[in-house]
Amino acid sequence: MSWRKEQGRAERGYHHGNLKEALLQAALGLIAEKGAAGFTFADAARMAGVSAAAPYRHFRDRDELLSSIAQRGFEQFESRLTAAWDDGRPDTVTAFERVGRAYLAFAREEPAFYNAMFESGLPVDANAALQAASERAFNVIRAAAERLAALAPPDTPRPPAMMMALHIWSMAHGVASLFSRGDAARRKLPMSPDELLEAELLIYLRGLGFPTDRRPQAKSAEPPPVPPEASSGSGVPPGGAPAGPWGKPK
Amino acid sequence: MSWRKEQGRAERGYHHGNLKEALLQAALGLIAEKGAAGFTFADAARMAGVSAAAPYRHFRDRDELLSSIAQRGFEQFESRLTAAWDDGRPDTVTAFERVGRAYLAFAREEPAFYNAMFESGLPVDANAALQAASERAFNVIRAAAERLAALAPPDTPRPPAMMMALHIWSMAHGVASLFSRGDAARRKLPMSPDELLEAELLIYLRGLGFPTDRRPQAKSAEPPPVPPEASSGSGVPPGGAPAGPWGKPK
DNA sequence: CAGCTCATGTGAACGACCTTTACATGAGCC
DNA sequence: GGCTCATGTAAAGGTCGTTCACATGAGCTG
Repeated sequence: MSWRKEQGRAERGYHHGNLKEALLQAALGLIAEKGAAGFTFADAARMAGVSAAAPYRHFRDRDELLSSIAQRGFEQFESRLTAAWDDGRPDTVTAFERVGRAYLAFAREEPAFYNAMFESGLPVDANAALQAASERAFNVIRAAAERLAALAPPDTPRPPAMMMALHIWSMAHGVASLFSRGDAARRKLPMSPDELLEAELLIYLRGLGFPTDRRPQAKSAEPPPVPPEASSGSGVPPGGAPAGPWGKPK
Repeated sequence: MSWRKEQGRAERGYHHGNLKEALLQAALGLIAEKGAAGFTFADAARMAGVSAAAPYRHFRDRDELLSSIAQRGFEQFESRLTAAWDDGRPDTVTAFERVGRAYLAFAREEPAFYNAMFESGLPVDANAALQAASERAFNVIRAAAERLAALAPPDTPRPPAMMMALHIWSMAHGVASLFSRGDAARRKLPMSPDELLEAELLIYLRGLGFPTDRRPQAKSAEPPPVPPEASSGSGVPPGGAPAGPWGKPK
């Protein structure tokens, strides 16, 4: 944190110097504790050591602060998804699952952001910048789905990538929202949310005809046209009866 | 609505006669309009024509009203899912998809209930009765999954029914929450939420080895052990390359 | 029917919050 | 030094949630 001046403790003149950022941080902490609903503008001001009216110099109202946080959240979300995707290395399916886990990890590790982004009830189109950030994040999933779709068994009608992306998103959000966060995490499960999502994804991908036995290839750069992954043929998991993505303890 | 006495309009003595129910109805309407977050205890009282303190005679606090609504919601939810499942008629897969659509329909047609149940942020275990109602509703999905699991291709390891149920739940909730309700419905999609979920479910089921071409049987009562559905063999969609559950315009 | 009792509703009050308005301060610039 | 404007403050109005003392009247008891 680089404050403009030394900002040790109580010594701080009439002007704060970094209120906007301080408010965002304070709000983030509060939301993480008590949820977007419980977070209060006045509390954030108090935590930043200013009067209750001060925040209005930086945000039109409470909602604007919230949507700023949501926007920032989508940006971080995008970058984490992008990192997880790693341009499809080492192979598309593996990378795809990594994206799924990254989704859950984000929901778990950044509850405040996730809350602001998806559970605060603020309209998706509240803010153009917010909507754009949200779309950029989704586009990571979408681009990954695009690559995956291109690998679909060739003698099969290609699944629309957009649809796949929406499916993946809904699975990840469903698991995160129902089982992986805050109060919802208290639902007792026979398996962890990560395992649950991983199995769900694998079954789904198998339903599309993708081989999901992992590591079908070693290190090839996977050229766009008809990469090795898709070469297993009939759109059917190899080996007749597939071994389920469940059961066999990892 | 059956009031105890004629309750035409302004004529109403010191005692309301049906406040508890009136408050629940008012809250339901308010939540449908403005979300659980926006709903206010005072508003409900006003709408029922009583003072702001009156509700406290019937609900410990605002949260208790909310959880009453959520509980009632789970009960209606359960009954709608049960009706949709219709004990697996005419065939398990068809009935299963009908449950999925019923899930979405409930989310769409009863936004207030759905909001209170899943998006109000009230802890799942706030109330024992609430938790029980929630579990009863989930058990409908679970029981259906149980039946479905029993139909899994015999030469395949059976998927755990519990896991399937959780998967289905997460898909349905994910789609409902992201695309099918309130503000979220404003996200533009290439297809309707219902179609999206239906395709997702079909792909998932196919991933488990279920034949998803529909109407594999006509009217048989489908005896528990190894019903006709499961007889198609190898856990692979018949016909080599499967026709996708997308595309072909319905 | 008189009278009692207790569930149910009222009004006033408290503290917290959101938000606006008029005013104060001081940082940066001429 | 003096101006100006962004940034902060204090005060005030409106709404909420919640509590408390008090009012009302429905239904029982005799």
